[in-house]
Amino acid sequence: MNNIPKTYEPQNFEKEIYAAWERDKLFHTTADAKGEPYCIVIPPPNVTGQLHMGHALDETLQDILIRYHRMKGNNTLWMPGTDHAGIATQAKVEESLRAEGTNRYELGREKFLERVWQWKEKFGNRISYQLRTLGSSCDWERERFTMDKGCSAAVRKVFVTLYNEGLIYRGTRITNWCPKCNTALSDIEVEHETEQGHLWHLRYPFKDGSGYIEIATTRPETMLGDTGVAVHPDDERYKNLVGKTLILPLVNREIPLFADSYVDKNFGTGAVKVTPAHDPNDYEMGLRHDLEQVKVIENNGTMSEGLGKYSGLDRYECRKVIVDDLQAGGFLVKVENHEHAVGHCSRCHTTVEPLISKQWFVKMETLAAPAIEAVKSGALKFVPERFTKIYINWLENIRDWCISRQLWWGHQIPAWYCDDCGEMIVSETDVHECPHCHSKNLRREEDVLDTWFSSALWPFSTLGYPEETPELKKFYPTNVLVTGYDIIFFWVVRMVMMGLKFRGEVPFRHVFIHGLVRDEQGRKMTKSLGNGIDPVEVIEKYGADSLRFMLVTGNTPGNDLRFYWSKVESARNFANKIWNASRFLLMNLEGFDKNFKPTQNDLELADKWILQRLSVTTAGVTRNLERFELGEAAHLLYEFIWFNFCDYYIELTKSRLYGSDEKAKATALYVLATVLEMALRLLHPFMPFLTEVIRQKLPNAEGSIMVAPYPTTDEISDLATENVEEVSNAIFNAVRTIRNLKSELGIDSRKKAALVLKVTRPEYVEVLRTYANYISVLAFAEPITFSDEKPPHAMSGIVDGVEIFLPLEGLIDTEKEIARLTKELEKVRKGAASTEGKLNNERFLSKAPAEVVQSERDKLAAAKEKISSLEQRIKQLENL
RNA sequence: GGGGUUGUAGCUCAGAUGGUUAGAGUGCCUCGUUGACAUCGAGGAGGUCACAGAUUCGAGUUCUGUCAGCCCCA
Repeated sequence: MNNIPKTYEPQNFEKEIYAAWERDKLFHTTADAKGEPYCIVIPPPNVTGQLHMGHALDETLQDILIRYHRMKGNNTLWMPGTDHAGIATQAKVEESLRAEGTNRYELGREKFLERVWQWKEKFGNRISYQLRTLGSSCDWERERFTMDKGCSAAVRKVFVTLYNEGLIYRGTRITNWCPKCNTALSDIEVEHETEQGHLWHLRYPFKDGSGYIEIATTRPETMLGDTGVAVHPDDERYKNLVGKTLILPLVNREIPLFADSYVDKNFGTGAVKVTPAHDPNDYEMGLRHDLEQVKVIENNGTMSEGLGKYSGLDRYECRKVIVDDLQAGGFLVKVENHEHAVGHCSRCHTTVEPLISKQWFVKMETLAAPAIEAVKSGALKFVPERFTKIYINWLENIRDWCISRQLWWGHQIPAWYCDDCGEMIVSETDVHECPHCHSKNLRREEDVLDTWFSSALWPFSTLGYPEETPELKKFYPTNVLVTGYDIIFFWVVRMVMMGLKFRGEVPFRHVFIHGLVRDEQGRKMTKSLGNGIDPVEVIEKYGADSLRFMLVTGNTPGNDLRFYWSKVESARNFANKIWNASRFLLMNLEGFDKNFKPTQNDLELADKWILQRLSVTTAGVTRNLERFELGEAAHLLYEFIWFNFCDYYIELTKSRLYGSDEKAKATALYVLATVLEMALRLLHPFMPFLTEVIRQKLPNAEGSIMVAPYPTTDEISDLATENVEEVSNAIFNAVRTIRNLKSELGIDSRKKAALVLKVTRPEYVEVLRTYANYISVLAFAEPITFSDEKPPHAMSGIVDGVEIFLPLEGLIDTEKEIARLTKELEKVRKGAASTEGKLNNERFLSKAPAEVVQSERDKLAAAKEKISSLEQRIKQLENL
């Protein structure tokens, strides 16, 4: 007897199985392998990061798609890799330096970078190993890193090309600056949050002594940099004051009062101070009206030199002092509470300071247009579709992308400045001599590129670009990108733009968007809340298959999901169920003949039923996989395996397995093994380990399940020909009714009870007599007798085509039974009335499709049959 | 301010193209140790599908509005 442990213990086999897959190179493919190419590039996790629930979800979805397509026969490549994550990684290393009492400036750029590389070697790739525990079937031999040689070459080539085409430029602009990270940020790296602040009303006097104008501001400290005051051109209150000169309090600078339609008449007093150097809108106004830009706040967030007592103060300290001084000078009118949006660094949450500095930008408009078109033409599709709108809307309002970062860890911008003639050289290869004046006094640009710049090239840089490799030709465009909605702007959009620009084609045909994994209370899992759950811990306790199944069920594309331990447990229980169903088969394999295959005639009703259910399930699972409804696909498998296969089919094979009819036994074993094996293959993308370990023990399977074909209905079409659903349901309905009656009578569900059946539908007579044992087995009903008489002292139940009687002399309270049946009768009558109503409606008859009308007719007929049975039965009992 | 999204059982969520008496998981109640499984089996309670209109023979599903929550953008 072939036996396996009684409970599912994933810890016993997951690691081993993964190692075997990797050893046998089952994850690996080549460009010349056969099959239609199917490729996914992994959203590269931070190289020094570790696995969190978000990754677990992202990887699980990808692995399901990948494994499905691999089994389907595609030439399937899942391209893995990691991201250098500029700011995050640099911050970690700087932190460790701080602990040693030093910093990056003391170390110097070169030494610092050595340290980061060391750090990367030490902690890097931990995440790659963690991904393995999840079962991710990535082609690890091809693993890439955004700062490896190939990716760096791609970055250089793209940068230089864009620069030469005028799509990258260097310019002095107002940009978001994080005083803590000490670098410029792009617009989307700024998170706006509503904060409770104040609105200070200030008076700025006119130069000619004709009084004051009252302005309102949320940032009084920036007044030191004011170079104008603006009102709306249509504002009657100020119309005849426009053009006058004001004296800036505390500073005594002369500034103009001008009109600009940007100003909101209804905000504050309708007059705003204008600080072009520290506010993006003021900056624009400043350009329109040729205002001076006076920088009063430095990169580190303190007030600039030359501002007297204010110099060197932190910007918020300075705010207090300025307000005090304004009050003392009689310039402060009032302070109101005011809610407003404040920008924070998405990395460190420090309040962002808009500053004017020299940065590098990518011109977005010309790149955005094809990216919009790609979606509109259908070359690129979002799943779910609603993200299309978000994507288009963002692209249509796009602004230039600030790509320079004042960091050291990253791709250093390939630009050199000649100290002698001032020439700037942008070059793919390092430059040692000025091509203009031949000077050797060259300085390389110190800034590095935004991390997302290299990520934007990921779908083609990992496939070999700038080389025209066979992989690039074969697998680009990739098929689908799987990622969270939170990085659509950061990453997806930019990959599309770069892909279209440099490959002439979208980088992927589908973008499959998922939501966030939240905690039980629906909160985001964050470090600061400490509510994160470590997937590795979950895997150690319940197995990767359980975690995967939990993550994928009960969820639809694009929606957030909550993590519940109870859901993991439920997935584990499902795994245990499969484990034990398989155990059952393995325990009964004695005499299994590999070469035996039953014919249609050998099959019992149950065999036909389960094969047909399997066929329907196979079609449903496949259809849902194709449309990215992975949760729905998983759910179908759950229902089939548990409710159909385990709850019913296995029970119905037992008499044959334990009986002496060898042919019947062989047939049952054949169907059991066939159905289980095929179900395992259907389930494999979702629960790779369990399905592999079980299938290897089955006598009717060979090789790894990973590379076995994904099931199609064709496989069983020769046996699953007959539709036995209706008669099967009649039996199962009878079973449920009997169980129900027994329970109402307080009879132990496993205690056998005698039963009388009256078959009222002629076409069921024979089949019910043949398969009466199904009812015995499933409902613990024995003996079963067939009769046209209705035993008087009995509980009764009525289903389509069959009347069921539990004769229990002495146990039956006739009055109660009449009441119960009357209640049932009322219910059926009510249903019949509503059906009749429909059928009496001529508009329904004329407009509804024929099959709907027919099904209503059938329904009514069945109800009438039931009503008549119930009425007769009640009358019979009343006459006792 | 603009856009998106959610509202279905105590809780978490499914319900393609409108068509039986709206489902699952979990929780709860009752019962059950006889040969796959107590990580289980049988039965049960529990929903005016947020609200109001409209379209339709027919609406949880489509449309409009209202209310409430969440998210993104400005």
